[in-house]
Amino acid sequence: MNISQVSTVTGLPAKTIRYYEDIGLVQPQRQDNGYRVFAKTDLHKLAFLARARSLGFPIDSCRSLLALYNDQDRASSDVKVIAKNHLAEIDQKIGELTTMRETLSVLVKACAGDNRPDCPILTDLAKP
Amino acid sequence: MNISQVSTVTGLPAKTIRYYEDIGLVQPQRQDNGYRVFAKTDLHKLAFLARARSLGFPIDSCRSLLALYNDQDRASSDVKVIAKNHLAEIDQKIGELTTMRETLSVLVKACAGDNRPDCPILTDLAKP
DNA sequence: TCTTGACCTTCCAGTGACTGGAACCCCTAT
DNA sequence: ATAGGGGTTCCAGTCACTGGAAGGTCAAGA
Repeated sequence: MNISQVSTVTGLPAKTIRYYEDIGLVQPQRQDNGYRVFAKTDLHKLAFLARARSLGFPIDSCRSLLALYNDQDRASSDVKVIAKNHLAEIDQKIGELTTMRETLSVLVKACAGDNRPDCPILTDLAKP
Repeated sequence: MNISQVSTVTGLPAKTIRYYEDIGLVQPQRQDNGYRVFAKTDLHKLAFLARARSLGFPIDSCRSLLALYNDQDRASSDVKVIAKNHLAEIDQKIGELTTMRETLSVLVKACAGDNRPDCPILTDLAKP
């Protein structure tokens, strides 16, 4: 399978697939003309990566997860640790964003949004 | 005031302050020896930037907000537009993260986390 | 006077995960 | 022969810093 077909199947842009090869996540074979050929295992890996990335796992965690997936002797605890850490980071980010959101929505509500210069948003940002 | 003092006062790392000068957000004077000297207005700007950044505004928005702050003839609607757009992006991010969080927490709960290889997290990631 | 150490300066490279673009090769159909 | 739609590599840019190297400046102490 050529890269554009793989792109269609996995939903990953061709550029991203090449990048994943660059950083060693997949190792597709090559035809005589230099074109990449993707086997079923490559497709599986890429689909796995696409799903893991869509859950927000950083590339390095994806790499570890892929290794664990391919390791029949893995312990599920190793997987769980990675997922729990990621979950904690997501929670942290949600927390930060929620705090921002609260402050910001108060300010936006308080702002008249007309053509006068008075603005509680700016007042807040400039407050000492 | 020297950069390290400004850093202490504003909470911004000296590196960041230099970077802000680089990209034209502040223009501190220089002493004969080349050291930066920060006036009160610079301090205000930096404090403003620190606050705006802590609310997650991207640098470009901070630049616009700063310009509006210094413009006596501004319309508060211009400020509000920026803030509303940013709020929308925050909401979007929170939404994405919340979706991830839900999926992930279900998977984490379902994983035994022992030394057996069976793992619903991997099963999910690998599902076709 | 010399040295030490804490400042300050600039400049370059790296971060994460791609993305855009240029320049060029390959294959098929007209 | 050529046009188009694939493919390839490589370089640069994104965002907002951050780390580190190499070197200048200044005040205090021996």
